[in-house]
Amino acid sequence: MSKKVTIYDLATLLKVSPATVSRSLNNHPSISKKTKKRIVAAANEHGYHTNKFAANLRKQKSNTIGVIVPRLDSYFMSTILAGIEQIVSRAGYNLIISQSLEVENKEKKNAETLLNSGVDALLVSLANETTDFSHFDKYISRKIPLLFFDRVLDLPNSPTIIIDNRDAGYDATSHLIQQNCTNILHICGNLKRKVYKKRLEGFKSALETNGIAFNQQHVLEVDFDPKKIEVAVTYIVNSKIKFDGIFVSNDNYAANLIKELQKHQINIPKDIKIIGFNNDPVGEIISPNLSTIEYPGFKMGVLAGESIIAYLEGNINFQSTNSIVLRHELIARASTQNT
Amino acid sequence: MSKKVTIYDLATLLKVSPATVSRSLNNHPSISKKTKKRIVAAANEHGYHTNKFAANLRKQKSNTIGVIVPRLDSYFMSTILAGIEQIVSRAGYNLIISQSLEVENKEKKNAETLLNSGVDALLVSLANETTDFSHFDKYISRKIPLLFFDRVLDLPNSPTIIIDNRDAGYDATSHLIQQNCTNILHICGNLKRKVYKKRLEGFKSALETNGIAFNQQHVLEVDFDPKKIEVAVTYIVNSKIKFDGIFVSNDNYAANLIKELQKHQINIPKDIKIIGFNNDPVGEIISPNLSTIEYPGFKMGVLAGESIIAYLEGNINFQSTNSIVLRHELIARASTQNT
DNA sequence: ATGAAAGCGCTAACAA
DNA sequence: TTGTTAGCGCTTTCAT
Repeated sequence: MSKKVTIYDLATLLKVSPATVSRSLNNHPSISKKTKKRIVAAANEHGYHTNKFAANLRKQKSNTIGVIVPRLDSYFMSTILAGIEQIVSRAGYNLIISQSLEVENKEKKNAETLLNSGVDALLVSLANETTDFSHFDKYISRKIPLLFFDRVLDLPNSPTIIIDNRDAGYDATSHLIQQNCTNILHICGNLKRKVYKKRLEGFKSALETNGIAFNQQHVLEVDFDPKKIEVAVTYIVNSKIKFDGIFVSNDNYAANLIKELQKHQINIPKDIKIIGFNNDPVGEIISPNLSTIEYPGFKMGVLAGESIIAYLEGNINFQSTNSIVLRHELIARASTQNT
Repeated sequence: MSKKVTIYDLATLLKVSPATVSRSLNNHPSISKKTKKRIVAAANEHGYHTNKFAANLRKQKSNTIGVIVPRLDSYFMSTILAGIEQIVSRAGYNLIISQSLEVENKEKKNAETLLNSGVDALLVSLANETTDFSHFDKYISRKIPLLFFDRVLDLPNSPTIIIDNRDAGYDATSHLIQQNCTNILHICGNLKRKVYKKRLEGFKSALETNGIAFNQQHVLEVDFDPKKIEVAVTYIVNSKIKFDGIFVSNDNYAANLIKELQKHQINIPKDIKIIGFNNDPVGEIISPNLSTIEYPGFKMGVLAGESIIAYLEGNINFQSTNSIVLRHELIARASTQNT
């Protein structure tokens, strides 16, 4: 890249020193308005662009923030990313985005690549698979700030942005119970991840509060791939328990489940009431409309962006703000309505 | 960043020259296996990481590819991005992703930022708003390859990856006509973009082929924001024409439209048949299932990634491959079924 | 308010 | 096969 025009060219041209050019371009206080104006004008005129490599090499920082997410192609994730992107780009940072595809090794490789790319900070939502976290060690030892969102890891000095998943799981389950469900199934994601584990805890706790017995048959762990919806359908249809309520930890999967159950002549919500999670737009498309827990993805992204920028600009430190918990909200729609 | 450990440290340590270290680390052929192994081992042991700024500054290339998309949070876009990311990361490139939010100025700013970041190539899907394209001039003059996908711009030496939108529009419309629709409305996106313009052409052409008169009342231009679905509903309900078929250039909008029309006691497909565009998963969630045109987003992303990598690695040149047209496909579902 | 000069860490031409 | 050396373009300390 870079078809020339350096500060030296400008310097020669205007008969000043490269230092003056550099200072002018960076709005250094100790430069006269006049020369500054002259130089900036010339820079524009000649299509000067600062060479970030040189600047970064010199300054030892990149103005770039790395992001690792499990996958790009989910509504929830892309909403978060949209939030992050909006904030950091406004602050003059670039985003390097990579996806782990839920695979631990890919996550490790991405972390390494981003480290080499000299990111100033790393934002992560963990892959389901990941059980070893040593790929973050180098970030810590080099004091590159880490921030986790949604699928988080508790690390000293690495803030997390989450919702209270236990509470949300409790709310979702309680709602089903209030709607007179007594045989409730919880379909959850990979329990290696705290999001799902916490929601399961909330699920159990709500059952307990209401004096409903729990056993392993009330939980089904899946990977939320809609293509494998049959796993859930088979489980439900063949179970000895006649489920009358299902709490699915993912709206999209829940919507697909409703579709499939309907094909099996099961009426939603009459036979089985279903509540999802995330408030994906699909919930308002499906018939019946899906009850869910609102999970503010965009806001989470904005917050993640704001936190990391604030840190990088030295406005906050991460010792104090260690965890931001966003408010969730139950949204009751037709899929859990009493008939 | 970068808590030290440079090739000089390694060089001193192993009593070789920095050049030897560099060559070893880059797998240069003219280095003995033995020293190479020694050096690589030491590098690992001491947690060496190449400083990309220095390398890039020296090599004048960044191993980074920039992407500008209208928005991150649509199923179609995130699918494309997932495809691009998969390919380029496999080839050792980073992706810098930014969104224009459909705003021309934001697109210009992004293009500039990415240029400054020294991207080796730029992949773009245009904002609806954009009418002036001068922000790409510098890329052209600096010979940084540009590639457009989906919402494309015809520029010499900048390949485009698209589907045959005219043909697809023709197919969608013909399908409605075959299903006995005669008063057909086309809801299209911003006609500044060729995607929508071509589909409209296809629409008109299909009408003409079938001897159906066309006038401006048969077209409604919207921005496909589901929150503004009322615009379309009002238009349809109040129109003097009693529409019996609608071709919507966006599945998500179509799904929302179906929902709203149903609230107005309009039966889909009995009263009005509807076909969408893109084959978004929402089409299989909505009742009735939405007929659509399959638009292979992931494949488009993969192809975009492959093309740009092939170019950067010198395996192809862009004079010859100027446009890749992907195959689209009509998917007939319940929303256009005869009753 | 401005200039001179050193050097960030790496690669590659040239030499040995 | 390995070493020497000269920058890549920028920022910044120290001088002026």
